[in-house]
Amino acid sequence: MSPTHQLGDLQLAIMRVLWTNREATVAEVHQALQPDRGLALTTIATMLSKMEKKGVVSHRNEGRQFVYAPAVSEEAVTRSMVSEFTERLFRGDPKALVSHLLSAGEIDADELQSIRAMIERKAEDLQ
Amino acid sequence: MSPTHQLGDLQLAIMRVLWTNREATVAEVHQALQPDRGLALTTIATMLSKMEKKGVVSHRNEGRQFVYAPAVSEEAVTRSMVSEFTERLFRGDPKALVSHLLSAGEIDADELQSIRAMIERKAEDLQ
DNA sequence: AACATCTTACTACCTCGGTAGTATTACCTG
DNA sequence: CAGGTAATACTACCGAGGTAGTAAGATGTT
Repeated sequence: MSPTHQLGDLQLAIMRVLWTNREATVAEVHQALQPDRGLALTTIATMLSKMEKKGVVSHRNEGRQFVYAPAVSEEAVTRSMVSEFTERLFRGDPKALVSHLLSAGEIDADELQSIRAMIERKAEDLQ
Repeated sequence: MSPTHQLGDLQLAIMRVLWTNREATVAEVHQALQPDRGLALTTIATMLSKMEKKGVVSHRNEGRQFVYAPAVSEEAVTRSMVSEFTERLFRGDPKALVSHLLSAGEIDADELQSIRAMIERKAEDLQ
């Protein structure tokens, strides 16, 4: 059903600007990303155009400018990318992913407590 | 420190053969992957050669054949890829990843119980 | 009207993963 | 030794992400 949305690093950064602002011109996206990445304006424009061809953003015209908006939700992209990743690395078993996180020193004691609380809450929800 | 090992899909499949067999010739890797992917022998050979240039496998000569062996452990690759992915999608916060898994319907009740048990065990270990 | 400026369109290039054909070398068999 | 076979080496090509220069069009300013 839902097509798979695998986005690259720059594409994700652009989407985050659009998700935050609901919509933005090329110049606005460019400015938002300027501090982190010193990219040319045309780079952003090219990328947005490629992304539109892929169907992850759309644009409307406002005078001479394009105003871009997300065509897919952050939830959908995250879900799609996590599930693709879990498939790739853990044969689709999310338990294996969590297990890795626990045993790979990625998580400290505080984080563990916080995750534990999330789990307990979720377990009650399912009850 | 530890270089980042981002592997593609075919590269992972090849590594899994090497991790399982400890070492393998091109023909052996080819045969192991034949059922799933109908790839040419030269494709495997080319990929192995590219992977050697990247430093993730090494080879020794046995007569006219190359016997390839992993140069990085599965643990190292998994850790590297998970941490890169967590960085990309969750600003490096593994809690956010777990939280997504819990709320995205990726995990059913049984899996939740199993994860819960893992967490409890880990919490005791840290105690 | 002439010119500067802003915007998008087009084109180009690099890297990496993936895929494979063809060339070459070495080895084995008759 | 001739010829086939098995192995790697070399070359090529595709698509996608990323990066950006230059062309072309519209708009606004003097």
